[in-house]
Amino acid sequence: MSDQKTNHDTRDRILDVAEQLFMAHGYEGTSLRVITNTAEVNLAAVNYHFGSKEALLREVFRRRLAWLNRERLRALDALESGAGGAPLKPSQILEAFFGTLLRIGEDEALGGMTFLRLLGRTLTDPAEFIRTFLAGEYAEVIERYKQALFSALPDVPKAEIVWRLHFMLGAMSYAIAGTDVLQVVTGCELSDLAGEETAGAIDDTALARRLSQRLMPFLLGGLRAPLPGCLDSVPHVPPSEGDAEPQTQRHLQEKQP
Amino acid sequence: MSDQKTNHDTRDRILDVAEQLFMAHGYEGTSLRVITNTAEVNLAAVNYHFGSKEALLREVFRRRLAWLNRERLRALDALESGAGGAPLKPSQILEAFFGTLLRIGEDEALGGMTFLRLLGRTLTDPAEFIRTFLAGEYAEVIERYKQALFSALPDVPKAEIVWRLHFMLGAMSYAIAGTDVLQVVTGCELSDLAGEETAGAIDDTALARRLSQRLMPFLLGGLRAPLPGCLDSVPHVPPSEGDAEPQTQRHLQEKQP
DNA sequence: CTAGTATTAAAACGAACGTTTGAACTATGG
DNA sequence: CCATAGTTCAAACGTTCGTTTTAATACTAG
Repeated sequence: MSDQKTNHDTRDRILDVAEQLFMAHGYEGTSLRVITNTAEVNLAAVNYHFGSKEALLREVFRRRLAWLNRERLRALDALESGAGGAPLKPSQILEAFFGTLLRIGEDEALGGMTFLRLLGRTLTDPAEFIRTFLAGEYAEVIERYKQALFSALPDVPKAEIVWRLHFMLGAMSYAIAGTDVLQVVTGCELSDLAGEETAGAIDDTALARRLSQRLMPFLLGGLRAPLPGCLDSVPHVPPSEGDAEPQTQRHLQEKQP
Repeated sequence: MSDQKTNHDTRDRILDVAEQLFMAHGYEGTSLRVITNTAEVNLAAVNYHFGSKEALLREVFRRRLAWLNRERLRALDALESGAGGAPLKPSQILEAFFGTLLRIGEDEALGGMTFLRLLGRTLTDPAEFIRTFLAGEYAEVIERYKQALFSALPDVPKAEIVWRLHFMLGAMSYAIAGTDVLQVVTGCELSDLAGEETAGAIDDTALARRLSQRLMPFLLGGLRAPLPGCLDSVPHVPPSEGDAEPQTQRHLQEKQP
C-alpha cells in the first residue's frame, strides 16, 4: 500500500529492522513480534526466511562481516606486499584494522553507525551462541593481524601484544557502542565533544569520522606504552618523582629485564 | 540440612547467586527460577525480599558499588590533600580510579572477579533501566575524577580528556569482562598470557593482579598520546618516515595549533 | 504460653515468548 | 487456463516468564 514490495523485500526489510532493534535492545530484549510488526511483515516470515531467531541474528551479522573481513584482509595484504618483506609499522596495522572498521560507520550501505554499535555491543553479549559465532567469524582476520603485530614488534613479548590488542578492541568497542551508554556516565553529550560542529544534531557519518580521529592516537599511544617492567606489587609508584609528568615516554623496543 | 540458614541467609544467598548468574548469562538471560533453584530458596523469595527482578539487580550492584564509590572518592581526596593544591599527576589519578576497581578482583569479600566481570559486561547491557541506574550510581565519582583530570592536564582540551576517559573505561571493561569473550577472539587462553604462572588453573585474584599490571601502562600510554593534530582526513600517515617507529612520543602538554 | 509478625512454601495467574500449522494468495511456465 | 512452487497470512501451539496469592511455618515480644 504505502511502499511497493518486491520479491525479496521481506527478507531485506526484516534484516534491516532486526539490525536496528538488536542494536537498541539486544538479542534477548528484541522479540520476533516487535521485529515483524516494525517491518510490517507477518510474524511467521522470520522462521520462513531464516529458520529461527538465532539464524536471523547470524544473517544480520554475516551480510556485514563479509565485507569487513574481506576488506581487512585486503588492506593487510596491500600493506605487506607494499613493504616487500620489511616489517610494517604498528600505526599502519592499526590503521588498516580499525580504520577499515570505522569506515563502516561512514557508509550507510555498509551498515553505518547502526551496525557499528550493534557490533560493539554484541561482542560482550552474554549469550553463548553469539560469542561462539562471532569468534568464528573473526578468527581468521584476528590471527592475521596478530601475526602482523608480532612481526612489527619483534622485541615485545607476544603475550604483551595480545593483551594490548585485547585492550584496543575493548576501547574501540566501547567508543562505538557507548554513544548513549558511557556518554551518560561521562556527563557529556557527544555533540559537545565533536568539536567544530555545524548545527544541533550531528551526522552519524561525521561522528564516525571524528571518532576515528580521536581513537587512533589513543590506541597507538596505548600500544606503544612502556612495558610493565619489573616492579611487581607496588605498580602505582612511578619510577621517578618530580614535576607533573617527568619520565619521558620509553618505547616498546626495550624488553623487560 | 546441608548448610544452616540464619535469618538473612536467604537474602544474601539470592544476591550471591544472582551476581554469579547475571554475570554469566546477563539480566534477560537469567530467570528468577534458575536463581532461586540455584540458591535453594523458594521462587517467591525474590519478590518478597526485593520486590522485583529489577530491584534485585539494583541491589546486587548497590552492595558492591557502595564500597567502590566510597573508596574511589577517598583515594582522590587523599591524593588532593596530599598534594596541597598542586595539580596531580595523571598516573596518580588513573591509579586511584582503576587501581581501586581492580582491587575488587583481588578480594572475594568485595565481589571478586565475578562482580568485576559483571560490572564490565553490564555497562553495555542494552536494557534501558540498567544503564540509567548505573549512570546514576557512577555520576558523582566520574565527575570528580573528570575534574581532577582537567586540572592535571590544563593544556589539553576538555573534550579530548573526556574522549580518552571514555576510551580508558572501554579498555578496562573489556579487559575485565572478556576473559572468555575476547580471549576466544584473540585465540589465546588467559593462562598462556599470565606469564610466570605456577600450575594449570590460574587463580582469580592472581589474574586481577596481572591484569592491573598490564592495563595501567596501556591506559597511561593512551591518555598521554599526542593529540590528533591538524591533519584531518589522512590520519594514518605519520609526520615523519624512517624506521619502524621513528617519531618520538610527544606528550599531551602541547596544544593543538 | 500465646499473640502477632516475619518468613517460607506450593500453586496458580496472565502475559509474552519462539515456533508450527494449514489454508489463502501470488506468480510463473507449460 | 490450470498446475505448481513460492510466499504470506491468521491462528494456535506448548513453554517459560515475572508476579501474585493463600496457606503453612518459624520466630519474637509480652
